[in-house]
Amino acid sequence: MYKSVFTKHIDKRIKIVKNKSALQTSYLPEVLPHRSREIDSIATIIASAFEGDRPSNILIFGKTGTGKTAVMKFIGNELKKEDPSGNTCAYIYINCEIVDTRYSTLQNIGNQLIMDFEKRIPFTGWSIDKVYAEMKNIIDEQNKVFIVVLDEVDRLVDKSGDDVLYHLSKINEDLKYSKLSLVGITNYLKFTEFLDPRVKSRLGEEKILFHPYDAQQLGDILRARASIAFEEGVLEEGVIPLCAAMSAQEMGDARRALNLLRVAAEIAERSGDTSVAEAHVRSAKNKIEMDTISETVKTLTSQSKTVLTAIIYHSKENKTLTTGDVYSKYNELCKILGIPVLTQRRITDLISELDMLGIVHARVRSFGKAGRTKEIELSIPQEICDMLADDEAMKALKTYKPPSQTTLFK
DNA sequence: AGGTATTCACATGAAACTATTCTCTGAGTTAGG
DNA sequence: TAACTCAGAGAATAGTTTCATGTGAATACCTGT
Repeated sequence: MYKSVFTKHIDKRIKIVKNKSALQTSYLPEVLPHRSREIDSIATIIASAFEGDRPSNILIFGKTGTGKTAVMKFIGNELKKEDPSGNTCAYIYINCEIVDTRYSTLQNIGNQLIMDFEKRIPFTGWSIDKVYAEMKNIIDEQNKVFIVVLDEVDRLVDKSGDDVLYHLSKINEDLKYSKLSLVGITNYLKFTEFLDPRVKSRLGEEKILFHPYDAQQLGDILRARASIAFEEGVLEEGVIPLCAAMSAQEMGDARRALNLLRVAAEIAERSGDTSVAEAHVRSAKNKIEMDTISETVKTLTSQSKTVLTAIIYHSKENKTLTTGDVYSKYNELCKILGIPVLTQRRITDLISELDMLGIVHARVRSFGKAGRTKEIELSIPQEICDMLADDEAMKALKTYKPPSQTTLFK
């Protein structure tokens, strides 16, 4: 019998995860631990939709991984349970991270309500006014209360301004039969500061703040998910508390906590262990950190990569590294790579960006008569440096041989 | 000794320039009446 | 004639350069003791 390359891995693998999807961030559990208060307060506001009134607009604040989206999706499901035929109330969810232009937002709302494929609003071609008018007609025709959830509204405002919000929050004045209320979700606490005052007051009729989970609450969430995801007794004693504690330190992000647990389980599975131990969690944390760094490094522009390479070259000799050092090395590298050389002004900014990303550590220091400059240190592990050396953009450096004595470093 | 002036090597800011992408408009095209 | 397409104008945006000004502290230079 033919065996594929996977066979031996599959056979060997001891399954300790029975339902992986429960650990995925997209998974929506049936109960949301520690969020009943938030759910309740949203529900009381939205409940008026069933009496035919327009619920107040709601603005939900909270850091990432505090369950904002999960709660709203949960509410969406509950709405459908309460009103299975969908005659009195409709729930529309829009993720503004994906749908982030004025046009696409309106188009998306409209199209979620049109069943007939032929009549759909095309994704290009119409003027915004026309899309708005069409969407308004569709909404009014259906004669019900619409709950429009705009997830990550800050993205929408960032990219396209608050026009859409202005129109959407004012749409009720134009509607004869239907009613529409908005639920904005944002993780930016100062979001409203940048809004047009009219939008601000309309949108923020009700405000709800989601606090980060503490270690204990994270533990409860993890336990709930773990009981679905894992076989009995697969997790060792301290695993969940450790995951919870680690994630609580990082702003109480439930998403990360789940991620950590999932990766730990994967590591355990791959190394053929029958249970998940604390050591697995630790290496999972390490792996996740590594992955995010390597991801950010990979997605840098080739200019930034060149600057970073210049820093790496220099950091091999351990004297303090200044902007001037980096710039001269950078100049050299640009010539070898055949890419345009940017000014020093720009390079200082690029170095600051690398600093913000946590790839290097730069601080401004005065060396007296030797001037005032940035002191730059590399803060990524060697493996990442090696990875960068293999990068497509840096390939020319590998084959490059300096024309004899040009070795700047001894 | 104590004070202040100088000096270095950039940092930091603002404005201007450029290239690219997004939006909108209006002319041309199409299809239906 | 209304609806639709699509090219090109114009606006918005991101990335960069140019120009101007600012900065912290070691060091040089005074000044009066």
